[in-house]
Amino acid sequence: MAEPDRNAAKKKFLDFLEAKNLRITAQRRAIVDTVFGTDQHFTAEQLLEWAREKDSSVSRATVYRTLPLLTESGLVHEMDFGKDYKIYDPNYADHPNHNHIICDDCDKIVEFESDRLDQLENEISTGLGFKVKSQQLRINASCEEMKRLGECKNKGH
Amino acid sequence: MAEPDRNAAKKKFLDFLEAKNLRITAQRRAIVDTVFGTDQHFTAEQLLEWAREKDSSVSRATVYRTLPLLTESGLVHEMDFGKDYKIYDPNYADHPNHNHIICDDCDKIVEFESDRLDQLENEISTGLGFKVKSQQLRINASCEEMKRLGECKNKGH
DNA sequence: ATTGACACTGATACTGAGTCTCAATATCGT
DNA sequence: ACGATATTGAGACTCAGTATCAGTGTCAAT
Repeated sequence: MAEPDRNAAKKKFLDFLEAKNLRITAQRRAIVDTVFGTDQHFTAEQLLEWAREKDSSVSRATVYRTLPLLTESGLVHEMDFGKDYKIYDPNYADHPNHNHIICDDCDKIVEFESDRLDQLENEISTGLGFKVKSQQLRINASCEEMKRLGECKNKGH
Repeated sequence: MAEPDRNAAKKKFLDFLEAKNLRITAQRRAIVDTVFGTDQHFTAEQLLEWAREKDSSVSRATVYRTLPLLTESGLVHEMDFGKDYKIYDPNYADHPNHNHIICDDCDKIVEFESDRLDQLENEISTGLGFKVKSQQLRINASCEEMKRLGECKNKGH
C-alpha cells in the first residue's frame, strides 16, 4: 500500500517530531500512517474519518493540531482553492513546486510542474523587488477537451 | 474622487442589473458608489462599513447578496489568498489577467500582468488537455529587498 | 518501578465569515 | 395609484477551524 518513498516521508516526520521534542503518540501514529499511506489529496475532515478507522480515539482537535506540524515539516502541503475548507497534499516533498489545474466540471485536480514557469515567476518577482518565498498557481479550466478525447473518467460521468 | 473609468464601471453595473430585471435600490446605490469610488481591495466586512457611511440602512445580508452580482458582472474580482475571508478587487475590468505578489512582512499586495505568463499558462493547459477558464497566480514573497531599498513604506514600519 | 515535568489528549465551548429565512417594504411597468 | 415581485434587515443558522481545560500518557532521571 505505502510505497517506499511514502515510508521515507513517514520516517522523516517522526524524526521531525523527535527533533522538536514532541511525542509520538498512538493518535499521531494513526494520523501519520493515514497521511503517508495515501497519494490522494484530503481535507481535515477526511483525515479525521480515515484516521479513526485506524484508531477510533483520534479526535478532531488532534487532527487539527497535527496538520500544522505536517505542513511545518515540509512533507505535506496546505492548499486553498477558494472553497471553505483546505486541501492537503501528502505528496509534497516529492514535487514541491507543483501547480494545479482544477477542472470545474470534474472537480478533478491535475498537478503539473514547469521550470519555465518557476523561472518566469522568479524573474518577475525579482524585477518588482521581491524575493519569492512560495508560489501557487491555480488554473480553473474546463475539461471539455478531455471529455471529447474520452480521457475524463471520474465519478460524475 | 471617482475617476472617469470608475464611473463607467458603475454605469455598466447598473446596466447589468437592469438587463437582469434587478432593481436599483438605495442600498445597492450605496454599495455600488462605495465599490467604484475606490481603487483599493476590500473585504466584505469593509464594504459593509464603508457603505453604511453612505447609507446606514445597508445590512450585512445585502452586502453579501450584492457581491456575487458584482463578480458576475465581471467588474469586480473575488480573490482568496488563503486567509479566512475573501478579498475583492473593484479594478478588475481594467486589467483582468493580473496576478498578485503578497509581501508576508508588509501584507501589501502588488499586482502585475505578464503576457509571457498568460501565454505559458495557456500553452501548458492546452498541452494537458484543458481549456483555461480563469487563472490565479499568487506569489508569497518577502520584501526584504524593498526594505533595503527603502521602498517599503507601510503601517508597521 | 516511581516520580515528576510537561507534552498530549478529547470534549466541548467558542469564533467568525458567510448563508438562509421570513415577514415587511420598495421598485417599476402598467 | 396599483400590483406583481424583487428586495430588504434582523437574526437564526452553518460549518471549518480555534481555544480552553481538566485529565492522561510519555519519557528521562532517579
